[in-house]
Amino acid sequence: MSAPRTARAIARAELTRAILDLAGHQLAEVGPAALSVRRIARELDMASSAVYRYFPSRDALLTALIVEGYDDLGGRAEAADSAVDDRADHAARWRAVAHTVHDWAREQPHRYALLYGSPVPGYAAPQDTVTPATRITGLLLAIVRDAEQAGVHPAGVLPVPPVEAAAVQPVATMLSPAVSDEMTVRALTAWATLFGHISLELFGHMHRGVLDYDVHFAQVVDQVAADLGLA
Amino acid sequence: MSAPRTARAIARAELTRAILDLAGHQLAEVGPAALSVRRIARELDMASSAVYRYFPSRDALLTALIVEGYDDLGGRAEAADSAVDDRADHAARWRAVAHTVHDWAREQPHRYALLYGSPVPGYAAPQDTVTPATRITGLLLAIVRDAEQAGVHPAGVLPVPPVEAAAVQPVATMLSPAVSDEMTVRALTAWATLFGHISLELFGHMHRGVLDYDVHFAQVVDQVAADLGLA
DNA sequence: TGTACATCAGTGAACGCGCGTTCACTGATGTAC
DNA sequence: TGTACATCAGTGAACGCGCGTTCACTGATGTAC
Repeated sequence: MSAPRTARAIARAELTRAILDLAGHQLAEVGPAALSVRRIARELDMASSAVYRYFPSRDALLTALIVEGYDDLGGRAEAADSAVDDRADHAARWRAVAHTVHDWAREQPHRYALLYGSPVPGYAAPQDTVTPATRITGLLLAIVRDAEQAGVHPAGVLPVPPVEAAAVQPVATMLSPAVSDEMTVRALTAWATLFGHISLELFGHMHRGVLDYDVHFAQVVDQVAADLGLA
Repeated sequence: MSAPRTARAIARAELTRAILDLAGHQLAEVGPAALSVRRIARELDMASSAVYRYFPSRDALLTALIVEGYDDLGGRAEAADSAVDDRADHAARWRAVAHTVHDWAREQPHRYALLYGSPVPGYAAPQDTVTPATRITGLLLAIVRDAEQAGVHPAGVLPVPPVEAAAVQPVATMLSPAVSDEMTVRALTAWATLFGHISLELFGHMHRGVLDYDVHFAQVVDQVAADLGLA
């Protein structure tokens, strides 16, 4: 995205942003299924047909929101990881990333739900959303890979039979050098625990069951760090 | 639910069922946000207003679907647990329940999404859904409690500070005798891992990352059993 | 067992509303010479 | 620098569609005596 030069290009960039922002607000209010092109146009004081100069369809608008969401989350998580000075303190890096995801999800629960909640019915995510989606998972895997390179072994890990090693092979070999099968399984489990916990919390399943979400989340993140063998 | 006596009561029970079944099918096709009273009526060849003799509103219909979902899942999981002859084989019981939840979710992904996916915007779950929802969690906790009563200790568990013990107190004391704080944290983590894994799988986040969902799920379930100290 | 009355299921019209997308068109901005 | 032409943003009407809920009403079923 180079700096726009002409007045037209500037106006276009601004309106595109305004549309995306309004769409984001609508997401919070009515959910992705009820995202309305006409309502966005109304709030911008323009004809509904004008929005089609910026996004060819409602689905394209949704796609843009999803891509932006993954990128925002991924970027923030990467920044949190980078902010850990001692790169060898893998537990601290895991904690930083996990808490960043948690914070982000609580700040924009609708956005989180768009990415990690139920798929929007009738909407098929195009290829464009795949790469941004792998950003956060790649980061988690990188921390675990760094730890393993530093000699860390996961704790209490079960032996991984060949059939399972084959099943998780794409993840294990996503980075190079590759991650061991045992660590890959532990990492995938950690991934499920992290997002599972956040989803259960955000979607209301801990209501009246857990009294202090932050305290409990921190405990779970620490426990998972221990299981990964970090720190 | 006692057996209906009059013709009217029989007809009412049957139509109520038919409405719920059609609503279930619609859920699969268009999602909960687009669940349409009018369409259900159309498919039953009746006036849309007639549906209101059975459910006072669209939200009430959604509530009934949710309650039914939790009960169906809970009942199936309980049956799977009961089918394990050796009641002291807690690992087998955990595995049975976990795989039952997984199977159920894959058979009716829309139903699973209704319960564990994003909340339906504009819909506030009434009190009626709370008790059925605790059925599956209570069952998981019961297995862990039985294990602990039999002398099992969770593996590699971190010490639980008082502030965390207080945070999870409702869960720890849900059953009597109560579950230890350490085991409670492990159980909550297992819960997050189980549902997190299923959600990530069902909602498409493992696409191209994990090649054999069943093999990998089994591995994760076994790993969590080991972490819980079972087997 | 028969009758009178109350209950309930289902109708059809209506209220008021919103949606995504297309299309021919106007007028402003940008570009090539 | 000025002009001719091409590009693009935005309009407003239209197509065809669907929704939840209410209400006065008819006719069938159930109940009390």
